[in-house]
Amino acid sequence: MTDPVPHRTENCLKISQVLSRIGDKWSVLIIMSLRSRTMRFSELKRGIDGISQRMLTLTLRNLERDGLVTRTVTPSIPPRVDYELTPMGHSLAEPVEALGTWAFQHIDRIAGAQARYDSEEL
Amino acid sequence: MTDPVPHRTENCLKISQVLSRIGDKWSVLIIMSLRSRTMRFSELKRGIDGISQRMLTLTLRNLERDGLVTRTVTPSIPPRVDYELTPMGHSLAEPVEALGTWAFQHIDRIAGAQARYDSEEL
DNA sequence: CAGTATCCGACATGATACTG
DNA sequence: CAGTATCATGTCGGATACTG
Repeated sequence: MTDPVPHRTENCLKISQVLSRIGDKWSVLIIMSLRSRTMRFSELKRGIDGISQRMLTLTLRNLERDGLVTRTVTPSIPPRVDYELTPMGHSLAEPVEALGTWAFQHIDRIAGAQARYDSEEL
Repeated sequence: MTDPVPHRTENCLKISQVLSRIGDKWSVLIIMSLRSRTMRFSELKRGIDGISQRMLTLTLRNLERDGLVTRTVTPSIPPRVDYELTPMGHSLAEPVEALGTWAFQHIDRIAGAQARYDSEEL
């Protein structure tokens, strides 16, 4: 793998800021949902299990602020708002997906390790 | 990129659990620190800027519980405890690094987007 | 439909002090 | 050295009600 970025503290700090954003509970789910196509607010809400209206709004605003998502308002009645990944958002989706694939492949092993750990400690 | 894992809600939930762990403020820094070599508790503490003793302990415990890190105690005076990435920990480090590389490459663009967003809204 | 506003409790985290 | 214990605080996020 290419490793052009040494893990100096300075770099890691910046990186962890970005990871904090995408690492929060909902950002990744939203990004993954928008990967295939533009979606409306209500579609996202229905598609992402358990997200509250408040958190969907806040997370979308943050993603928009970061330039990862565009928000397009169509003034009609009822109003319509579409969210779409920017090119940068799409490029982020790739390494996120890689991480997701890893997570999926190792979930069982992790669960096993946790069970073992929990059983031998108390 | 291979995409063997469809982003079904079920999978995404599992994935987001893992992302929550590695997405927290310190786990990634620890994993990256341990990538090159085994380190003692105090070495990690010195190497990771701003981490408190408490959070280092807690995060290491979680990583150990997940099977990502091993903890080796050498009963001596003073005591010595070494932390090391497991093979699974090393395999996680790869996609994390990819994400880190992405973050590093896009940090400026993100900062710019934020500045623009903040200036036009108030 | 797509939000905003408010309240409130749970948890995460830092600071500090103490220990084998 | 490598923790543990306790306390204080601040943020996150859910529930609920209201609005253009």
